[in-house]
Amino acid sequence: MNNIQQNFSESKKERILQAAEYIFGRENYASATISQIAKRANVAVGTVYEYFESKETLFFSIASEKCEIFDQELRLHLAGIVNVFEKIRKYVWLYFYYFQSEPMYSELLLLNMRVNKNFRGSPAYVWIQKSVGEIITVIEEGQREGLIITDVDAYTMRHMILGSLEHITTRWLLHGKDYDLLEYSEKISNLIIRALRRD
Amino acid sequence: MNNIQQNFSESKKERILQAAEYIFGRENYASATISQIAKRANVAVGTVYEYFESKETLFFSIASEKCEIFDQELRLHLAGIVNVFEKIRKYVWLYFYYFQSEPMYSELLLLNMRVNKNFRGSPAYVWIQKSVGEIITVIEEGQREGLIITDVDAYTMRHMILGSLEHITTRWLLHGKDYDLLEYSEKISNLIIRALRRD
Amino acid sequence: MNNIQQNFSESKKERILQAAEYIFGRENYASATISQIAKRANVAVGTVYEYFESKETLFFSIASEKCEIFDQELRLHLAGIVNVFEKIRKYVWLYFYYFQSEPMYSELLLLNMRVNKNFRGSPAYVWIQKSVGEIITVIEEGQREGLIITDVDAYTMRHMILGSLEHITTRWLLHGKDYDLLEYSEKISNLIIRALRRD
Amino acid sequence: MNNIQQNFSESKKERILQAAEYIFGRENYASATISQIAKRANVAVGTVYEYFESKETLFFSIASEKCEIFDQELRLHLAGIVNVFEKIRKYVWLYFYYFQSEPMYSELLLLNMRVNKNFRGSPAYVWIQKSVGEIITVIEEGQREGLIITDVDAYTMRHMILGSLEHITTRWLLHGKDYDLLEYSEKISNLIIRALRRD
DNA sequence: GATGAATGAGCTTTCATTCAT
DNA sequence: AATGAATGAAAGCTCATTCAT
Repeated sequence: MNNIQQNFSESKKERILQAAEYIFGRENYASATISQIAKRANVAVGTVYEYFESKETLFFSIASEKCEIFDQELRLHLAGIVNVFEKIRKYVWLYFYYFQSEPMYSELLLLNMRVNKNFRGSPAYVWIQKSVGEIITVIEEGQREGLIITDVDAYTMRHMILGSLEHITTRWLLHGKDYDLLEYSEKISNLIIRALRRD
Repeated sequence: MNNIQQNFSESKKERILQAAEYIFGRENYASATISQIAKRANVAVGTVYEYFESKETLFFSIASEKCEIFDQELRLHLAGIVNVFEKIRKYVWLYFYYFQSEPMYSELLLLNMRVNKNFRGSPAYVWIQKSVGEIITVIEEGQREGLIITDVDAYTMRHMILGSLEHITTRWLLHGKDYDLLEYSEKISNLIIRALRRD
Repeated sequence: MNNIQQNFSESKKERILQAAEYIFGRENYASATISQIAKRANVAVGTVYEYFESKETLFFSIASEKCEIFDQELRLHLAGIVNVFEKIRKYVWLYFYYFQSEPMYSELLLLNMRVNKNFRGSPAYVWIQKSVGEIITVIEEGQREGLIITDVDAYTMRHMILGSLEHITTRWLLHGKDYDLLEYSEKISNLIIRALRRD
Repeated sequence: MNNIQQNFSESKKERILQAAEYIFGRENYASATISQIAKRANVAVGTVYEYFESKETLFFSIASEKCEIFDQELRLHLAGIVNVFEKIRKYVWLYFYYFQSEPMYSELLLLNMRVNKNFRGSPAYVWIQKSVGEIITVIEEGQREGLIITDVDAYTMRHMILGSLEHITTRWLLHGKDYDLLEYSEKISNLIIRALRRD
């Protein structure tokens, strides 16, 4: 019975998180309201505060889950690929694929969360750092193998890669998500690889 | 006497703009208040509304001026350079240089304005499009000269360039602006050029 | 327990309505403030908005209740009276009696509400139309019975009747309500009946 | 030259009054603004305050002029008529005619001014009392001649007459002035005369 | 007399958060 | 644990009025 209650509670927490993802994505941090979220989650306003300390805590909690999933999927998708450039292609593809399949979350993360000065220091940030860190690993591997140039450091390379992906995805969001994000996957991978590959 | 008054008024408008740049940069669109801005500009709340229709108008007005200046400087800096890659290097350098010298404005533009859904359609956006359009011109010139590859379109290239610059600058902002942004200029230019150059 | 809460809430709503009646009557729509009303009702400003959508909604809500009561009382008072002219006398008497016993509401309705261009279309207006419509019924009845002249239409007659009552009541309000409104009841009824009666 | 200046000033005052009549009639006391009036009068905001102490003073000044005109016209129109009932018919007709030909002023007087608690005590009120007093004179004359009943006092009769006229005109205003007010002139006169005439 | 930029008190409305039940 | 009525601080914006020119 304790278990059942636990599950009950967890599903309520889950419902709140999902409602929050939807509402924060549709509106933005400032214009979204707790009562909108509570209504969508079919709980009372006060209940939201049983599970989350404040509006901001709730806001940052959303990303945590999604980032963890992304990180896990990333590992699975990269697993078994040997060639660094194939790994990079895969990374790019998964980034676009994931954001396109979670448009509300994309909106939330790229337009609202990243910009919030308190975001760093939130638990979600740790997960993001993990998946982002993965690229460094891949790049340094490529450098050790002699496939990737070494006169530019891996961190600058990562900035270029992430910057490109973010920019394209943000643009897609602001243009109303009315085209296929994956169209960019191959083209931008080609450019990135050209930039990194040792001649 | 008319002139003096004119100047007086202009300086008041100017003071409001500068106060707004500071406050909007420090806070964000939602949490900044008109009365904070008015206080900093040493004017009454109502005076802000003498010069700007609304909070949003004021918000977007700031960028307009800065973007115009950037666009003008860009033209001057590119003038006389013949080689496309040198032009790209210059663009990158100016981008970092300008944002580093206008940290409040950077904060405002990259963290707050770009993300605002009404930004597109504001007068500032037109200027941004102009300076951003300049890159396309440069790239296509390089493609016509046979120096830049043609199997990826100029627009995707632009996304990569701007994305890289934005990402690095945003990171710099979020890290408290405690290092020299220009350090990235050469490294990121090298990467970009490697990506675009025809072998 | 649910019931008690319900009652509690209703009494709070009631308190707000009464406070609003008082304040709107004393001031006028524009100069009355929500915070005055809240203070008088012993609730927080926000609480007013829990029960009423807006200042205007609250404003019009007051009349609705009162008009419904008047309409109901009117029916009761007219019931059982056979002679049309007695009915008209009763109508006149009730009008003065009701407004005199609800001076704040009179002030509100005759000086503020009637004049508001959005009043037509508010729920209160429907009730007013109902009680006002009652006169037409009475007059037409009298015409059918051959007691009331037919060379002037019932609507013009109604205008005369209501106009007289409104004018006298309005004057009473503006003169500080310092005399007995009912003194006019018989005199004005006599005049009205003289005007309508077939010789 | 003093004269010219005087005329200049007077015409400016006149322009402000006319603009005020228009604006106060279109909006209402609360929503009309001094700057709207100033703009329409082609003067600066401050100039309005050169001629009128405050918004309210200006508001009440409008009626004064119009009421004086009405009073003068009333005298002219009644002059030469011998029969009291013809005088009453003339009064009714002029009332409707005047208000229909000055719709802005009607709006102002009946919907806004009459309702303002400070109106009594304004100079306009004195003029209104004068023209309104004229009816009393007519009625008492009729009573002395034995044409009008004496068992109801002249003041109550006046209330009936003015109430009818006001009610019909107010209704006309609130219905968008989309029918001919003068249609009521004969019908309502007939009713009034039936009410007053000694058999 | 004439101007109109500047003022700032004051308004309605919103909403995160609390807490008695 | 769950509720949702109540709170009240705080925001954007307006506009009658003033006053230096």
